Amino acid sequence: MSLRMALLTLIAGQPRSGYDINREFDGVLMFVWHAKPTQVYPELKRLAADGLIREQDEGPRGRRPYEITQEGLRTLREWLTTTSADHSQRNETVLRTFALWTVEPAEAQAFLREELEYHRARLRGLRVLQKGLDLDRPADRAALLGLEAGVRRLEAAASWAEWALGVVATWPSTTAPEQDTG
Amino acid sequence: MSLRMALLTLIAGQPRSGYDINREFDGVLMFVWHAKPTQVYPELKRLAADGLIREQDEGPRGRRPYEITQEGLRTLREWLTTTSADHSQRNETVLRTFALWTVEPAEAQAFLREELEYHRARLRGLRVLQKGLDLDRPADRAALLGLEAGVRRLEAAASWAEWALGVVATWPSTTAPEQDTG
DNA sequence: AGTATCATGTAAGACGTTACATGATTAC
DNA sequence: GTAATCATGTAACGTCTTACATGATACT
Repeated sequence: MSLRMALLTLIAGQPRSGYDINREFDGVLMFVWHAKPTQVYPELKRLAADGLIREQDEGPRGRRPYEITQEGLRTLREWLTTTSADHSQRNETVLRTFALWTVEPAEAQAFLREELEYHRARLRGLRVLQKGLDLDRPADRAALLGLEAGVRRLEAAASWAEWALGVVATWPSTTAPEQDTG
Repeated sequence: MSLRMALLTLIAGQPRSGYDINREFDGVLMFVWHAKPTQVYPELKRLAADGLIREQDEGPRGRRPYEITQEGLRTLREWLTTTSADHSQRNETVLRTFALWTVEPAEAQAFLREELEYHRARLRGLRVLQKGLDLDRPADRAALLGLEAGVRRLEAAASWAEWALGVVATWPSTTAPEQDTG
């Protein structure tokens, strides 16, 4: 259900094609929502068939931009005001962290260093995007909040990885043989 | 694929039944990984059939605890050391934030207040769990890092929600009629 | 005796990914 | 002219959720 809402949110902000949306899912929105092109295109057709978005005139290179309809906007508002957010998440970095005691401290540190670099790089990207917003546009004012959530999360993740590197440095080697379990 | 790894991670830490795992997914691990009982039970059967975990003696009330095998531990280590974490995420709170300009500021604030309360409540829960860890156990040492990641993320989310409430207070009402799009 | 919790499952359908396919335009 | 990028899709398969089903034990 929320893929529909993600598409409506993007198209409500400004008219976009499937291709535009796929680029957003690979970039800015990677920490918010994501979907593959093969899921996006059929869903856009369905949204158009349901009257929540409307195809604009075909652009260059077979480009098909969509704009939101009144009913689409109404649906988006209803979702926001009458339902609660689902807070369950899947975060592979933290999942791997829970299993980190099974590998050598050196390997655990390699993993944490990789995460640290990743989060730092993303952080720089988000800050650039945030500066490019036009705060006279209502959709960009909301995007400022969304990107700020990303910035703060990435800062937290980076400082966590730094802290964790220090902690893992104090772990003993896992060379002690386990009891026979296999 | 990662559900398998989540189950292996939990069972590697200590023997657990499907019921135990479901409780973790509803509690501590909600911000890490989650799955419904209907997905967990069949996956445990498959892991056992593949020799990565092994059923222990049946406990009270038809309880079936599993323990990890040598091959399961080897598989877990290989996953950690030879593959990279997938960083794509789905976060409904931030998704909704990007659409927040479509509703009245008062409604946006109600949403942010709800998020703030939610994150604060969860934070208290995680801190209690963190204090209950036994740092002589390797699995608990890794769990300390995992829970700390959660604590820092929740702190970041709560302080973001507070900041966002202040920003939204400066937004003008959305009563201005939009151009005819439907 | 009745309710809550413990404990495990099956079947159908919705959602998401991987593999494959096609053609137009732009840059070198 | 050839490679990269733009742009949209279909089919098969795997993952996840919803609805439904069952029975044992503990608490009041």
